[in-house]
Amino acid sequence: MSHRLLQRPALRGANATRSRDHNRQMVLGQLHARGALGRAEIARRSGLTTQAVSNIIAELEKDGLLLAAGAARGRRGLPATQYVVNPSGGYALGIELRPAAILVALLDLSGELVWQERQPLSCADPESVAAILPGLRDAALSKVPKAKDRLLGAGIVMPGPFGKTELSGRATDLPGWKETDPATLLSDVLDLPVIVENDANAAAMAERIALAAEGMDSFACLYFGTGLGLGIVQDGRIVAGAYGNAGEIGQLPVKTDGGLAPLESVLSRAALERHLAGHGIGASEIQEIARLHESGAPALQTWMAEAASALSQALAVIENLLDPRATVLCGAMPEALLRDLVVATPLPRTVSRRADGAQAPLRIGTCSRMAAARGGAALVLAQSFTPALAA
Amino acid sequence: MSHRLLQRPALRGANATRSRDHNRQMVLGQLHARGALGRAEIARRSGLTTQAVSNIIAELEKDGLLLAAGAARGRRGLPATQYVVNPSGGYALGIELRPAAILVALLDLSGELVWQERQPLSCADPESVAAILPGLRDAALSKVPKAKDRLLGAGIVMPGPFGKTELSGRATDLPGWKETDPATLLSDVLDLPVIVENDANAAAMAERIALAAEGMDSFACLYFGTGLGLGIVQDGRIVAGAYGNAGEIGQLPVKTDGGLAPLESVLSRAALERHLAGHGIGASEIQEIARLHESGAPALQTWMAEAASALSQALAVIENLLDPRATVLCGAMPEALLRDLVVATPLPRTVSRRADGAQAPLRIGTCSRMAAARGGAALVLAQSFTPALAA
DNA sequence: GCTTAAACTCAATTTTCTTGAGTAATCAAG
DNA sequence: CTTGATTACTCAAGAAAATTGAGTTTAAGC
Repeated sequence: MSHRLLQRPALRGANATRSRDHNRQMVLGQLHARGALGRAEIARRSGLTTQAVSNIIAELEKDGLLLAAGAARGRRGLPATQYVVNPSGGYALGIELRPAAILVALLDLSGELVWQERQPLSCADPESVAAILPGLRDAALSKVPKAKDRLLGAGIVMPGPFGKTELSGRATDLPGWKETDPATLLSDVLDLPVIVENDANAAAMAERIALAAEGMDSFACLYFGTGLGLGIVQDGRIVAGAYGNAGEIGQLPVKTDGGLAPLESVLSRAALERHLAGHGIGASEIQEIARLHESGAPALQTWMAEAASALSQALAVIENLLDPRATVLCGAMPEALLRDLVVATPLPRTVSRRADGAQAPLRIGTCSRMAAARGGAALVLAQSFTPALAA
Repeated sequence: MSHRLLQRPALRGANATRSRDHNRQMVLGQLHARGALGRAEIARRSGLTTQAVSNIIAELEKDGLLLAAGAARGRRGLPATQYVVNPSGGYALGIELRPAAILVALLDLSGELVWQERQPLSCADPESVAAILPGLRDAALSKVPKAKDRLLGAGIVMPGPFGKTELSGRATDLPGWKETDPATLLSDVLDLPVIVENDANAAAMAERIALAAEGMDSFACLYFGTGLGLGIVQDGRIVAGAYGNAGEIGQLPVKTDGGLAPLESVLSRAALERHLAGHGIGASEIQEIARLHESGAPALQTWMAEAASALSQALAVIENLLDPRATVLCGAMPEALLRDLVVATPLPRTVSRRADGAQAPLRIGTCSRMAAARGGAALVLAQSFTPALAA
C-alpha cells in the first residue's frame, strides 16, 4: 500500500477546508508553544474571533487532541477555561539511520519521548533497513499501545548531503541509498506517511519542539553526528537551501595550531577519537569518552582547548551570517563534555552579540544523543503545529 | 497622519477575507513569476478551482492589477485567455539612505524601473532626511503621474545592522538613527506605508523580483554597499535571523597574502579604493573605477586577483552553509568589473556544486548600482505577490 | 464533419468564519 | 453584601468565500 508522503507542501490557495486546517494547526501550535491558554487568549493571538476558536477547540477536543486544564483565576471576569495539547492525542516515530545502527524514538503529541530503542546494524543498505523497520515500529506500538491508531507518521533521518554534490561519496554516506528514494521505500514498508531529513536539520527540529516554550524559533543547531552538521531554523522552519543541503559546516576552515583546517577535522566525534588515539587511548563508545572526561584525562583536555577555539570561530561565522537567537549543541557527545565545551568557548564579537544578553548565545540541547531520532519525530509533529497555508 | 507600517505580519488565522487576500496574492504571484497564464493553469498551480480563479481574476482586472494578454493557441480545446500583471496597476517607491546620498527608485507592479534619482546629502540624520523625502516622492509622482493614486508603499533601505549589537558604531552607520524608529518617522513624513530593511537584504529582494522568471527563490546576494553585505533568500523570503541582522559577512576571515583578514577588508568598495590609493590612484567615483578597469590598470588587476581569492573562500562558506541556487553579485561596483570578478573567481568544491551545473552558481545581478533602492521597492511589491497567510 | 479535449461560465450548495445579542462567573468598590 | 465592571463564553443568524455540477464555446485530431 502506498502512502502519502509528508513533504514540504507547495504554497496553496485557501478554501474553507484548508482554512479550517490552517486554523486548527494554528490553535494547536499556540497551545504547544505557550502551554495552557483560554479561547479568548488564543483568539487574540491568532486574529480569529472567540467563536471561531470555540468551534475549533470543540472539534479538537472531540478528536482527542486537546484537554481542558482547569480555569485561570486571578483576573477579573469569568475565568477562562484553559486547554492544553493532549499528549496521547497523537504520536510520531523518529528513525535515525546510521552506518552501524538504527535509533528509534517515539514522541507523543506534547513532544515527550515515550519510547526509544537502539538497534545495531551490520549493514545500512536499503534492503536491510527495510527488513528491520517494521519490527521496530511494532515494538514501539506494543510498548505504547495508545499510539496504535494515533501514529501520525515517521520521520526518517539520514546523514546528508542528499543528491549529487561534489561532497558526496564520503565515508559518512550510507551505502546503497543514492539509487533509492528513501521516502517512497520506507513509507511503503512502514505503512506510514514518511518525511526524510538530514541529521542536523532533524536535531534542530527536535530542539525546536523541546525549546518552543522559550520562543526559540530562529536559532542554529550544531549536531555531532557522523560528522558535524548545522541545522538552521528561521521562524520555526528549517532553512534547507535550494537543494536541501544547507548547513554543511564541516568544511569551514578554522585556524588551529597546525594552520587552517576544516572545522570537522577538529570539532567532531571522529576528530576526538583520532586525537585520543594519537595519545594511545582507544575510545569508540560514548561512555568511554564520558569516563575520560569525568576523570579529567589530559588528552581530552588538550582536545577541548582546540575544539573550543574552533567552535568559537565557527560561532562567529554562524552568528554573523544567521543572527540566531542561540546556537544549540547536541548529538553524539557526553552531555557533561558539551557543557564544559560551552564554558570553554570564548564568545566572539558578532552582530548577534547583544547588550541585553538575556539569552545564552551558546548552549547545549535538551535532546542529547537521541536528538536526530527525536528530530525525525519532531518533524512530523511540527506539521500538526504549523499552519498549513504558511508552508 | 499616521500610517500603517508594512512589516512582517505575524501568522494569522484564516477567514473569508484573508483567504481571498491570500488567493489574490497567490494569483498575482504566479503571474509575476511565470508571465502569462490562463485561469485553468493558475487553478492547477494553486489548488483552487477554475471558478474561484475566475472570480479572483475578474476582481483583479476590475482593480486594474491584471491585463488580458490574448489567447494561448496551439493546444486542443478552447484557447485559454492569458493574463499578465498590469505594470501600471501599482507602484512602489524604494529609498536607499547612504551617508552621503539618497537613492530613489520607482518600480511599477511588473518590477520595471520607471524612475530613479540620486540626491547628494550633506548629512544623513533623521531631520535632514525627513525634510528631503517628501520632495523626492513628489518628484517621482510628477514624472510618473499614473502612480499618483497607486503608490503601494515605500521601502526604506539603510545600512545594517539594526539595534544594539557589538558591531554597532562603525563608520558605515548613519548618524542619529539609533534613537529614531525610521519606519514610524518616515511613514508619517511620506504619508505612505513604509517597510525598513538593510541594504543587502533589499538588494536580494530586488534580484528576487527581477529573477523571479528563472524561479530564483532560494539564493544569496552579495551586495557592495558601504561595506559588504549578504542577503539570504529562502523560498522567496528573506532569512533575517532572530534579530534581523543576518548576513553580516564582512567579518568572515579569509586567507590573503598578508595572512587572515576580514573579507570586507579585501572585497569591498572601500577596500578597492584603499588598494588604489596605495598605488597612488585616487578613485572615489564609480566611473573612475570603471575607466581604470577598462584601461586594464595594473593596480586594479592586482586587486582583482586578491578579491577573487577572497570571494572564492566566501563562496565556499556561503554555499556550504546555505546551499543557494546561485550567489548574485551586485551593488556599488562597475558591472564590467563584477563580470570579470565572476570569471576570475575559482568555484570552490561545496555541497552546492552540482553535476548538472545548469545554473551559474556565481553571477552578477541585474539591478547593478540601484540594487538596494530597487530592493526597497521590491520589498513592497513582494507583499502583493506573497500569499498573506504564508507570511 | 464528427469526436474529443480543454477553458470557461452560471447557478446552487457547502463550509467556515463573523456578527450581535445574551448569559455567566469573577473581582472590586461602596 | 450589594452593585457594577469586566471578562469569557455561547447561541443563532448572517455573510463571504470556495466548491460542485451542468452547460457552453472553441479548437485540434481523425
